[in-house]
Amino acid sequence: MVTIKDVAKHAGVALSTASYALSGSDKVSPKTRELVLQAAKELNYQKNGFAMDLKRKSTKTILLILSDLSGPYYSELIRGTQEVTLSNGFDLIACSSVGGADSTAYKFLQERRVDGAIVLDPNISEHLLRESAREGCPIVVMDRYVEGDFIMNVAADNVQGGYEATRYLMDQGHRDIAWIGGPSNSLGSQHRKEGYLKALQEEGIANTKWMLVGNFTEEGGYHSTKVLLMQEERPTAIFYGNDEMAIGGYKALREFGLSVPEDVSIVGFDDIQVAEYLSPPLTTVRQPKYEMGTMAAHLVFQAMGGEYVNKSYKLKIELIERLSCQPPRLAPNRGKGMET
Amino acid sequence: MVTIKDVAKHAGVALSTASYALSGSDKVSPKTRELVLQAAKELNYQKNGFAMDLKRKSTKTILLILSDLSGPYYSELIRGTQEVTLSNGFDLIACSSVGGADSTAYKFLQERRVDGAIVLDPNISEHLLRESAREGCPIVVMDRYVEGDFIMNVAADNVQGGYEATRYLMDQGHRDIAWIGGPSNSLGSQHRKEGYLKALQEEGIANTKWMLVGNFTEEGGYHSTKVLLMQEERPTAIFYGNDEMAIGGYKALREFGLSVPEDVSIVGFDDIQVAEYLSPPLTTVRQPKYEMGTMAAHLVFQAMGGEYVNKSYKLKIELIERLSCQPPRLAPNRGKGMET
DNA sequence: AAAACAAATCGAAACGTTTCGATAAATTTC
DNA sequence: GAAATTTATCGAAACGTTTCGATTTGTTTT
Repeated sequence: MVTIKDVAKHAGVALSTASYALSGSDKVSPKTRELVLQAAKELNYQKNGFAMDLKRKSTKTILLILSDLSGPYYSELIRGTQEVTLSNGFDLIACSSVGGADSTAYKFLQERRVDGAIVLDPNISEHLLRESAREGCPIVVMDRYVEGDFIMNVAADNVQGGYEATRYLMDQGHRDIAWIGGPSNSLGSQHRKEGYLKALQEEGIANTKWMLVGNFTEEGGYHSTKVLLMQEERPTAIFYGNDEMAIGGYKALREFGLSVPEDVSIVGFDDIQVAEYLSPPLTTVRQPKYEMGTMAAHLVFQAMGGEYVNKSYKLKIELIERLSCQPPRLAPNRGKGMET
Repeated sequence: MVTIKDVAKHAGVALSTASYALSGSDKVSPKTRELVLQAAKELNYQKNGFAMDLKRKSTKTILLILSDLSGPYYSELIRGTQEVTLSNGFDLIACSSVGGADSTAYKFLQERRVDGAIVLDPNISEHLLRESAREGCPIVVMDRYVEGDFIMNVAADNVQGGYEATRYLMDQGHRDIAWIGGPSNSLGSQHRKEGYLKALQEEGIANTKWMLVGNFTEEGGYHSTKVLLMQEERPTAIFYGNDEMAIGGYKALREFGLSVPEDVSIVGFDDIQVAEYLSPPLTTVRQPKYEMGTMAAHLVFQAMGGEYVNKSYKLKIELIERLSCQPPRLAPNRGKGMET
């Protein structure tokens, strides 16, 4: 392993001089700089980044923690954080919490391998977050709420999103609107439901019979929808906690011989990529992912710089109107049990 | 910043003893171990990972380089590498080459911050790869071919894929098959085209008039398809270099009043997530992404262990039959110019 | 109770950098 | 051409760990 020491020796200068030369300091004369650079090239010298970080007491990298590195969900959000990070001269690396306490996320947070983190992952414990966040490593947590020093929160305004989606359906005349939510540990899902209930209450509707939970997967949406459809009375519209579940819903409805939007209107949440390719294209609610990403990154840098920053941010959400909704039929929908 | 030194002092033991205690060595008595752990907790001690790596001369992490962290393309592949990496007790971090020579990818490779790398990115120069690959850091390059010590290659057998897709169309009776390929710097696209031509040649078809290039985007596919359709004579089938372009093709065909598969059969490449949700669902060619991922990771570990490994691997590809193809009409397709 | 041995603890070197303060060399000033 | 000043180079300490070999402490054996 060739180190700076070898380079120095090979160039016939002191180790410190080699260091200056390699880092482009002007303390060194042009000709020795050349000498050192030449030596480095000949020996194929590669600096050891850790040693540098150790001495410098800074890593210039920030960590993005995702619950699943391979998820398609994050695309725009990542792009946002990446752009900001890069333009601040920092590096961005991503990892996941797969593996629990042995996961890469834990290791990198606990071992102070980064100067900041953006967490988009419900699996990282609050304890770890509070333990790891410090002056030299502010943390932004997305889509959940965690209090602590050097911890900030960024989320979409899920309550508003839930409210607007429901309102949209009600404006079309729907009154029997079902909710199929995500897992109860998802704060986002809870908030969406809250918005949903708020909208219903405004019209004096107290709906309890059409509220189910899925698990944010297509499979879960499929099953919950089936359960829903087997009930005596059917809703005229279904609002899903996310798009994946809505996809499952499409499938279940098809199996029941019901068509979207003629028989049942559907609204999803997230606006994932496939949403616009479904038939019919899915009306859904879009979170401002890109903006969330840039905002998170900016917050990290501000906190690093010691600037005062608000602890918690909520970003506005937008309804994407496609073709999965229409006004309900006049007659109420009556269930007839399973048809398959 | 509290270091192990502080912990040792607080516990009233030597620094080295503290180190042993913290790393769970049995050289230390149970009661002092307890003492040290207690002190560490009280001071909220967090070990400095770099210092450790520096001393240990190993990082136990491998790097996954993607051309774009936010791309949906990699999902399965990432899952594969992640599983293998984790089960070997290593960590996986991902980064992108956005930013060129200042990118995170460059920094991490050049500064020896990892013990191995998997590269899925055409933008990383061969030079950098050869420079960075070494005994302590083997590199697996995917979907391209790079020679060098400690560099291995894993790719899907694109020639075979191109061949089978074309063969499939020909077996249905198609003879006028167009090719809309990706950018010419993509080795994969070249290979697919090679397979396509091979299949055609077997039947003695020398097709030159229906070969176009897109840029692997929906937009590119859309435009190339338009160009294709404006020609005098039209093919009965189109084979796209990837699925995104096929999506653009669907759109262009619709605008020309042509329907899939009645008027034109279509085959894509990649089997991205949306493919099955298109209407009609897209017949396409699936690369064994997951297997490619696990294989890449395994190779890295084998090379680390000093085991001899073949330099280059090709994995078989699979045709996914959906509904975008059918036998051609008897009469040849005649173009009538633009209709919009 | 002294000798022999094992167990627990310690001190110090090392990993590969950066950077400060000191020295040596080159340049300017009088 | 000696003194003062600038410029270039150097040596050494520091960053926070791990780990080797040495020392101390405690336990067993004779």
